[in-house]
Amino acid sequence: METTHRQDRLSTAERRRRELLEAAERVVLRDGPGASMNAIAAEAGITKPILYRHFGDKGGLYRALAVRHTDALVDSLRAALDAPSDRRERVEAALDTYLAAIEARPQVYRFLMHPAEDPAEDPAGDRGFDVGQHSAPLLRRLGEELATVIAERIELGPEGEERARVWGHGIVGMMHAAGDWWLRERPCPRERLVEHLTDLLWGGLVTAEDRADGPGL
Amino acid sequence: METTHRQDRLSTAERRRRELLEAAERVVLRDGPGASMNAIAAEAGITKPILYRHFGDKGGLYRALAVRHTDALVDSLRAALDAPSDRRERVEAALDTYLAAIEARPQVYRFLMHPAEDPAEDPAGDRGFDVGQHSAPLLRRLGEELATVIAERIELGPEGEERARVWGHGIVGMMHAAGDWWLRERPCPRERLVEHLTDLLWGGLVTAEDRADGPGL
DNA sequence: ATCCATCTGTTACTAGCGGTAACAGAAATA
DNA sequence: TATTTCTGTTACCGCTAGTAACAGATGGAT
Repeated sequence: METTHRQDRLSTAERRRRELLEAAERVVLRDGPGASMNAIAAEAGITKPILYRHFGDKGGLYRALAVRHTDALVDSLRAALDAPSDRRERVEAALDTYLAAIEARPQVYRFLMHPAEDPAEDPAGDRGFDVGQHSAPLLRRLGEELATVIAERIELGPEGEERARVWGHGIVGMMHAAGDWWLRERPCPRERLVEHLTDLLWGGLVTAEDRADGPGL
Repeated sequence: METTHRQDRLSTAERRRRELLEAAERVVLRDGPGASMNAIAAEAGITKPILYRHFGDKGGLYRALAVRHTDALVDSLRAALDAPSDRRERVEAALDTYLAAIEARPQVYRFLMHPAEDPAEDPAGDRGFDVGQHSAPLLRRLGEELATVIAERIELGPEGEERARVWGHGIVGMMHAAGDWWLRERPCPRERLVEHLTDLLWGGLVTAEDRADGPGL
């Protein structure tokens, strides 16, 4: 039967694809973002051309990996924003969700965001899993998602759409940059970072006083 | 005389270095961030080993290029924050300065921030000017600079230092992500982007009303 | 049974990359 | 004049992403 045949083909192909993705993930978690296609193929117990037949190129493999994690993260964030509490608590929950995610799996985060770590750590070659600025797709997607949530739920008057998108991308960028810095330096516990960021979003810059000395801001 | 000799040596070496940097900049502006060491050497009219004698490795050449631009940008931002006006106007000026800079020289900006563009645009090889996530150094530096300005000028109570650093990195991240998105999509004139971002920092999230429909935020 | 198409997998290669060793000539020093 | 030092080259290494070409297996159609 043709349909059965087709279905079997697709099924085995998909199972293969899953295996390859899992192997790739293992290698990326072990070797960092500089994992090479050769290494991934070896880990999967096959050779390069198969990898290329399944994913086209290195970027395709990356994207397949990234989509999984990004989907999971987006789901968590949506859940946090759907919690039954007031606005500030929801924002705190969303920030905390993101930060908890990158704290829990920093290797995954680094892979998604940072093509290659410190160049000094990878002297043999940074020509690894670069694939053209990964972070942009992930960050842009998060920004767009947040923008739609904002536009759906908050009344922003005329140009509200535009405003929502600016805010979405801006807030995501704030979260990302602060999280990146915090993950590197770990200057304080997570809840305090969340608090500081929420305060900033809640108009901290307006209410704070100038220092007595200094030129003021 | 020995001193003269030394001085001449240093002088010629430094002039050479400048020439090489300018050649590198030309190539980067022409070929995008994927410029190769070979191409840069060719543009400078010499061969690779000379490049490596001057800059050590690709990362060294990148850093030399990046420091120039970053210095200039930091100076502009400091100037904007020193203007004699109220706080909101200063923040607007700083945002506008940054956005005007990336608008005026987007290639430079992309080079500083994005190791390789869309992978599909660079099929021949993305193993170009990656050098381990450029953006981090630049963004981290901007974040730290802003943090010190905030800490110097605003009274933030206990843990003010920590708060200032979180805010510094957060605001820089917001500016960067929003600017990156805006530069790609150009959905509105610059001044309106500045206005939206300032509104966000000025507590826009607090004062906005829930929409009548929808679950609210 | 046989032919044909298709899928899976391999080996062996290309072109280009970052980076370096080894050498050749010029210039200043002794 | 002999020697060091600087500038520059050619020719290479090991690595990468990506591909062409081929070798069996599998399964339906005649």
